[in-house]
Amino acid sequence: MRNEVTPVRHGTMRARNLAVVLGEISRRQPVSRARLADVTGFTKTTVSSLVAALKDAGLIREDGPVRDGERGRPATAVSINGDRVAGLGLEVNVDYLAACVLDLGRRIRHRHIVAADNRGRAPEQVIGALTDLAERAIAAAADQGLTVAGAVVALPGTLDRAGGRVRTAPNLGWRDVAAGDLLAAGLPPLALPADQDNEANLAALGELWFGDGRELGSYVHVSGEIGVGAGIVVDGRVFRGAHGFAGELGHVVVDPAGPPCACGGRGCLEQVAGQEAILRAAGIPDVTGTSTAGPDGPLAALIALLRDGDEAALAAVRRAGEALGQALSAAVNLFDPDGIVLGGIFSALAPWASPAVEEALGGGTGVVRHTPPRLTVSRLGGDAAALGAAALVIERVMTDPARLLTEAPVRPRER
Amino acid sequence: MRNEVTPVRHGTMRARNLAVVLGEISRRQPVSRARLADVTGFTKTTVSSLVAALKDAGLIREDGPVRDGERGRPATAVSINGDRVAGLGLEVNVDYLAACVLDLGRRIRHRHIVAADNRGRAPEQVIGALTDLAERAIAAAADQGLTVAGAVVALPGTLDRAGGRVRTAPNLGWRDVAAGDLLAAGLPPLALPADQDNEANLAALGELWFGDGRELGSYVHVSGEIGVGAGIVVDGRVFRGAHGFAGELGHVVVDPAGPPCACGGRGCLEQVAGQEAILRAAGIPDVTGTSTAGPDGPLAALIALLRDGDEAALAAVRRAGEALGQALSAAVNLFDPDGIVLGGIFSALAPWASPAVEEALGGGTGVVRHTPPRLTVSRLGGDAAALGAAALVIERVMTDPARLLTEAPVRPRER
DNA sequence: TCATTTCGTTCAGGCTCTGGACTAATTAAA
DNA sequence: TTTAATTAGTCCAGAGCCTGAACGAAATGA
Repeated sequence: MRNEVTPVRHGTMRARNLAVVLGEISRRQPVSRARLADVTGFTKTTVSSLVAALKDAGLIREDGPVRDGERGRPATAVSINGDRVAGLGLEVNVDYLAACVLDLGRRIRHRHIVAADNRGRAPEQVIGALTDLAERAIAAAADQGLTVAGAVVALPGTLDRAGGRVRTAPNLGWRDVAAGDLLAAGLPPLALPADQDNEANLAALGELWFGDGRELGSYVHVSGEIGVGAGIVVDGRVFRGAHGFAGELGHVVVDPAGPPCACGGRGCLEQVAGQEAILRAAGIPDVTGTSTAGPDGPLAALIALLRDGDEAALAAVRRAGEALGQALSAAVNLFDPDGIVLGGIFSALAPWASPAVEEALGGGTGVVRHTPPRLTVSRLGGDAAALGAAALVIERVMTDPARLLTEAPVRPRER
Repeated sequence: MRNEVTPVRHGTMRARNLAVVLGEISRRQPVSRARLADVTGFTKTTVSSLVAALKDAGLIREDGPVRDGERGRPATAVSINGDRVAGLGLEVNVDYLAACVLDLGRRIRHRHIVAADNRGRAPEQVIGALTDLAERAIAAAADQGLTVAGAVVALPGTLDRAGGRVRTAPNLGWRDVAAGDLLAAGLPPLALPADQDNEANLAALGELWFGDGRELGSYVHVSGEIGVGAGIVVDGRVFRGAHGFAGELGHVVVDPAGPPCACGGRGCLEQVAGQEAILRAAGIPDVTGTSTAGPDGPLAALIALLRDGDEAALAAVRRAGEALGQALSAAVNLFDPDGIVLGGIFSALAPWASPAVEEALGGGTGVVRHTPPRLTVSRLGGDAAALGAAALVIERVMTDPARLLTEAPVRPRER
């Protein structure tokens, strides 16, 4: 039982309260100090002091005085300053690299995707190319007067986040790679340490910030690419499970009598709804090695077939949708989300797949819910995970702004 | 996005730090103040002050001086005082009521189960009987010098925990019942407000405190009774999902072509592995209304058949195990737990069901894990949820001991 | 013009943690 | 036996941060 209850000192108190005020400013901007005092329960004195510290750090900006038609002295509103601090999101995927810069006001300031076949390339090489992308992004941010406070990399594999290592990324052919360190070595030092996270989790976070997730709060984001993964967001937070490997939707069993899977099971979802399985069932030749996402890739070919009404392709996608719906119904019963968001290849296949998904979901959604969860299709591009990665940086700044104003917070204890 | 970041004042700081010290005492008892200072990072001064407050509240006790053979002045150790504060756990189930008293040292001081057919009885009547049980438990606690700090009720249904109401408890025939209020009205005022929680969640918590959960940390606890539910514990905490309805294992689809279910789906786990489905498949006559748990109940009859090697019974239970294993493999892939604990009726059926469960689990456990999660069988009795309910009270005292020493903490703010 | 209202700052005060000094109690060495 | 060293716990001044009342500032309305 690891009941993480950490000591609180004055510094911790201050840090949390800075986050409280910054959060309320973000939620209600433009907002006066008086209103902040009202909303947080702090005294006006305290709010003024906290606001001053945030302003000194460049995180917020003081707008001119505003009158609401009320009487009394007009307030001077403060709001988030989007022109100083930014977060860098990076993504390594099988057939592309992506970078994006997000400012504190949640505006995307830079976005860059480069096609690259990363299958089997040496990790050092891939991270080297990513570092170039990152440097260009930092330069682009600097041109706009922005300082990049931190970076997060999205990786398609299972990670040891605490140790900062990629354990396995089967589709890249990686095994035990210290991706974070490699990246950090190539970048200028940032205020926050470089971090890494699973591509599925970050794509879900991207959806939370820039897609349908904003209205949902709790949802399961399906990020099917080569494998089928899911990012689970509960009440606005990414749910990672005990070891950070939650959401392995691809290996949920949808047919116990189905074909064996590399994972040791039988009839895993990935065997039916994974990209390769769909392509195979649709009769599209195996083209491992070519970029799947491009206009000449097999995915485009599949969509062309679907548009033409090709029977085999339609059946393959319908079958994938059924299986996906079945696996998702398990996720719905176990997590009780407000919605499901189809991302990855499924956003492109949605017109043909989602009726089957919807049908499977509409049925077995438990006695508890009156309505099945809302099924929506992601409108984010392929770099959803890069967006989410940048969002994670900004989220960190928002939840612990103190790290940007102190030099070295004391973090004692050794067990 | 509800990023619950609450203001911290001096009082909050103190309260959290009391919890920090109390937690470390619980983990390392008996332990000296000096060691506590070391472990928490507080100064000796602060530790002494916090320890004094906890001692005043009667939560900890000062043992005599201890020498470890080291040199220097011997320390005076402190440890949890199990003789002052206790938690009351209550449980309403279909065919019994239960109460139990747990002291702060996690010792069970009182345990009482009463058979009662609660199906269709008026909620007021049931809660009235439960109140009697609670009063007797409080008296038993008082006889041992214990003060009951709070009570939690386990209920078999879906709850609105914030509003303190039972939304539906299908097996009891309840709908929109303010069980907590009814109970609180009949009890003497307690330091902590009476609370309620789902039976599956609390049974899982009971397993965490008194069963195999102690070593696991993260696990899925199956609590099959009439329905099939699951309590999910992630890193020592009960995972409730966004609305508190997580873990509806019974309506995970295990056979899309299976029989329709009351929930609107088809082939839900409950249709195969629910108690009634198993009994029916085993050829045991429907005996709704009689107590299932008793020695004359249908469950005992089923077990007798299994012992005799009855083919139909064995097949029914094997089939239930397969289906349960399939549903659990979905849970394993989605939550990545360290283990699975079979509780409820499945703990009694485990000798016959668990091979099939194990087989289904051994296969589809994802690429991530090297080994399938450990499958264990609960050794707790039928009142696991009552134990968990009492544990929840103690957990609350441990995580916020300040509530037992202040009269009315100021909790401002109105949005 | 003046009372009223609301905003934000100032300043004294209180709560809680910090850190060094000090006393207490024991072991190891002289 | 005495003395030095070591460790435990308390005392007290001090610092960080929030509180609360008082106050000046800037508007509206009579």
